[in-house]
Amino acid sequence: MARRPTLKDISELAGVSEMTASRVLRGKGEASAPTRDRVLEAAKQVGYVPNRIAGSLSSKSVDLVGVVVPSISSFVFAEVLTGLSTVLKTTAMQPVFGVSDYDLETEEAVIREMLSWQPKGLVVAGLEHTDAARKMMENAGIPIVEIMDVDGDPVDLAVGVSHRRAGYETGKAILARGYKKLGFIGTKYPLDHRAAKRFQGFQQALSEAGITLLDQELYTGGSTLLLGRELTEKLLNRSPDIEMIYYSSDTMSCGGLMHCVMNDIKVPDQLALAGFNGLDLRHGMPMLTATMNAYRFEIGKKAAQLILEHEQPDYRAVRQVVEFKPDIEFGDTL
Amino acid sequence: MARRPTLKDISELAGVSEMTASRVLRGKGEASAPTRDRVLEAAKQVGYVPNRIAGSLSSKSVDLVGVVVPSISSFVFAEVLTGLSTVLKTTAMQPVFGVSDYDLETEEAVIREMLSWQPKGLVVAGLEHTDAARKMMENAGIPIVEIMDVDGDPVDLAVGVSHRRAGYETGKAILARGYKKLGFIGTKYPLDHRAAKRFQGFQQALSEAGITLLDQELYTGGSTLLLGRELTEKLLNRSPDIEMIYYSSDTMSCGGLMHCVMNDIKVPDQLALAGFNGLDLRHGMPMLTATMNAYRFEIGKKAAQLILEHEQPDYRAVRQVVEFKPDIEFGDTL
DNA sequence: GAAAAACGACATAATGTTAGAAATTGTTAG
DNA sequence: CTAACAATTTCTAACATTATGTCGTTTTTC
Repeated sequence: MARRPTLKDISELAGVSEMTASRVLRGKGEASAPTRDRVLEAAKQVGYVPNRIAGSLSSKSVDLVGVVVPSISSFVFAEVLTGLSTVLKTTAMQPVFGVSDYDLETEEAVIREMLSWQPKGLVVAGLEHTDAARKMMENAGIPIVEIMDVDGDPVDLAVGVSHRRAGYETGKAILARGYKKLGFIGTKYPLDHRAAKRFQGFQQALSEAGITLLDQELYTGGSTLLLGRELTEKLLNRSPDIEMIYYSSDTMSCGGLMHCVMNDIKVPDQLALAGFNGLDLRHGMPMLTATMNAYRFEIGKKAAQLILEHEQPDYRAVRQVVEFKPDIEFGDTL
Repeated sequence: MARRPTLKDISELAGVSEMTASRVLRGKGEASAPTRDRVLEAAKQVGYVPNRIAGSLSSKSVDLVGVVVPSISSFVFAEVLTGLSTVLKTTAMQPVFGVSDYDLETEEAVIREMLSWQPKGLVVAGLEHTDAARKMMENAGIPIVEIMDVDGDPVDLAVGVSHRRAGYETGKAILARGYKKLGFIGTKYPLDHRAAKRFQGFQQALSEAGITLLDQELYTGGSTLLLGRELTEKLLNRSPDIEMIYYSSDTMSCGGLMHCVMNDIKVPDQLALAGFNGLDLRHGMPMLTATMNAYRFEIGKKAAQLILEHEQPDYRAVRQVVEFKPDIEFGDTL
């Protein structure tokens, strides 16, 4: 048996029409008990696996939700995907993941690929896209949910936090605690727009208080504990006066904490630390680092719910924004 | 324009047949320059996105590779997926991910769903599946790659490490260093077969040396730093004699290290630690914990390569096993 | 200058399934 | 025994695309 069995094989084996076999196997419509049994028996016997491609073409509907994220090896997006899966697995929908590698051209290609499967909805990280990608999404006729960020102009639906506000409020909280000699460690990814927005907000809080950043370290690529340790050391060597460091990620601030633990730097007395994301990792550390929850899991869930709510044949963009407003969690390091 | 534009719309707009439009857009076959331009112009004008469903049905080929893993929120699988993506993105293939949540029934459903899209290949974590899932994969007529594990009987291709051997060799190395009072901290996931195999191998090494495990702590659910800290404390309180703890995951052993750092337990003199996976996280810690690399990234890459190599119309299982043989990395904690 | 080859575009058929309409069968009441 | 009705099954026509073969034209070759 080289060829995969089709409905036709089953219908011949069971002595019914293809249509009847199709209906029995999908559990749609009525079928007499003996017919049903014969069809199911035949399907089992030949090991039938339905051809969803043909089915989708015929019924003009696909139970897929496309999801495009910059990376899967980062906790941040892994948790968003988990949130999405949690909701979708209670329905017939299936998520299909694509990875853009923080590159807008790649993202455009992935979005095109996704849309070519005619999904019921599309979830995309961020608000920044190529013009072509944006146009495709506008014309897709399905709910588009841009996640993680709300600082910008969404194509349709958006769920996320304001990173500008997050940076701003963290800055205010830090200043309110009296810290004046501040350092920053963050990505210079030209395309990690969210980290950039946090930094902008942070800077704004500082400039409103008439304070300028003492020093900063920028890096490209992923955040790791080791990098956090190393850059903290570098920054402190160069600017020993720094009282407080704001990191664009918890992974980095935990790395900074490691540096302090290893070098007997008293936290927060000698050096205070704050990060972003609300990563679980923090809870294993000797001290709980200050952070702001990015609501990753909730964003994933909400995005899935929005798609389910809005899913309908002739969909038109509704332009609704769901904003989560994170509070700063001081932990033990501020 | 409610309806999505189709080839027909383009062909009418450009004044050619659908077939010509199709060939121009796919870049297959010859077309005169003016014809090509008109078609491309028309496609751009209406914002044409090809319907991959119809295309796949017609051409009987889909450029998808199905990937089924137990979890995406774990670094272990995230890195495998990254390896897969790295290779696939150099081709026209696209990975489609499914998550089984460490449940074989769920896995069966996900595999059926995957196969119903007629992918070019399927990558599945582990060698343990329901009978039905196994049968489906045997009959799929596409390369099936079971990854991570090689201790068992693969359906077709397999890429991974021997977890039994990993546990065994770690055990031998620990004993060779003279440790006798040993503890174990690992999952009791009934379905984390790989962790169970490591433990079996570890136990075998011990029993060959006539040594019995002094004490152990088992847990369910994911591994976290905090849990590693807590269970280490619990184990040490109950059995203060323990000289060395073997953890089923690096995340947990790093948590154990955190406990030691916080309680001034000298590592490795008072307590030695070893884990598994070769996680990057280890490098940020105050000491480098002992581990064994699980070749996650390499496994992902190799799995993708195997699929690409074996992809052909009338595929029959070749039953080939690729085993990576990890060496123990002693780090500073053994 | 004629035959052969290459080119460009098209028409037809096929892919496996499902929606919707039509047909068949069975059942019940009169 | 038949009409009416419901239950079950079948038939027909999509669905949007691509493979294949064909048919005029043009270009090349001898």
